[in-house]
Amino acid sequence: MRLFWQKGYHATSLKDLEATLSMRPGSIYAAFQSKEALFRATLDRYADRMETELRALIRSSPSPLAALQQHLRGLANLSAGDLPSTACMLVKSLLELPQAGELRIFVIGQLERVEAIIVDALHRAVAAGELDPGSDPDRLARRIQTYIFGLKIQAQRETDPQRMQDLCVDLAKELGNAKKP
Amino acid sequence: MRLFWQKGYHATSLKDLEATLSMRPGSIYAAFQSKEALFRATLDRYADRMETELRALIRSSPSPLAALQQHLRGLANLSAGDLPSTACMLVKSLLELPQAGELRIFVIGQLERVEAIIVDALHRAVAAGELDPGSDPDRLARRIQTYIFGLKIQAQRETDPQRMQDLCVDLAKELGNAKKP
DNA sequence: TTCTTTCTTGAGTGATTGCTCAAGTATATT
DNA sequence: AATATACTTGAGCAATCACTCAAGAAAGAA
Repeated sequence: MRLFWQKGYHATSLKDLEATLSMRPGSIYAAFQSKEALFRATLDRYADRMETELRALIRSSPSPLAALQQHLRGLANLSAGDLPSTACMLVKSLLELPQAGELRIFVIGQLERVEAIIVDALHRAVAAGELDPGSDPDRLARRIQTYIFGLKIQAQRETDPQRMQDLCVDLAKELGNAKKP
Repeated sequence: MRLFWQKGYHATSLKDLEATLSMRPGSIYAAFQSKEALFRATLDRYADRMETELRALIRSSPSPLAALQQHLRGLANLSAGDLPSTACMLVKSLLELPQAGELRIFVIGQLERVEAIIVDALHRAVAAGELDPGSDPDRLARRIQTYIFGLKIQAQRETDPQRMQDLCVDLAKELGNAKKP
């Protein structure tokens, strides 16, 4: 997963996979059926973990909206060192995969599942009286995910931690504007 | 350029280039020196056009901030049909290219040039009294570029035009909050 | 132990990758 | 018309691609 995440699907060769998995081609094809199937499995794993983390974060806070703000601010600490890539593997794949492909539909589905978690959190924010009952959770969720996409891409090129921090704080504040007055 | 923009660097083979350029390998390598050099040339062309368009848009409006808002709203009309990709070719390349690579530095440079145009527009907005003199054009420009990055990625998966429109409107409004009261 | 089943091995498959170059064709110069 | 210069051609290069499979090793069952 980390290998595909870092290098992308096309740039990852079976030689790379052999070395990383410490498996010979035969075993790889016995365990998974193809490079594409293996890639699909890693996408699944990645999305699962992302969902788990996001759900945990939201559950950890009494205020769903505050949790989402915290998540945005947390993106400031994406350093190039520890993770395979600061970019979201799903977004990377979305951009890399052919428009017509079936794998792409798979990725879009994963992104929708993540979005659904945000929508869910916002519904609870409405229930908790954090958000105006007239607000549109779906619409706001798309905006939040747009922020996340953008931030993770900025993290790919921004070297100055302070600037990244400022950016995340700015976007988190914007989200705060949605709060009930 | 359109071919690389659509398929990405790795997924574009010389066979593809031969067919699209109507040139045989020898001519391609006589005109450009390598696949990578050709790709670099297309990145340059892409960035140049992007800069030209952006500058024209900003110059066309008496209000730089309104022009940027208009640009954001205009991203709602990115349809998958006419363009090779709704995503920014620079962002696509940034995500695809290896972290250490020299090509990646090239792409980052292009993104900074585009950012500089936005910064310039914001400086003029300050001069025109649209923005508070105390505001930070660099910081705001990064936020705007983050919006653009995010929106163009959303355009890759969002099929509903109304939702895309709403999203763009929302982000344009956020930018409007920066206006001097 | 002996037999069966499961997993691993790595040389080797044909196809495709980016790329070269001697030979050929067009264009320009004299 | 004859020569020189510029551009194009496409067969073919070594390297790599994703992938296969007969043979062997390991593990489990009897």
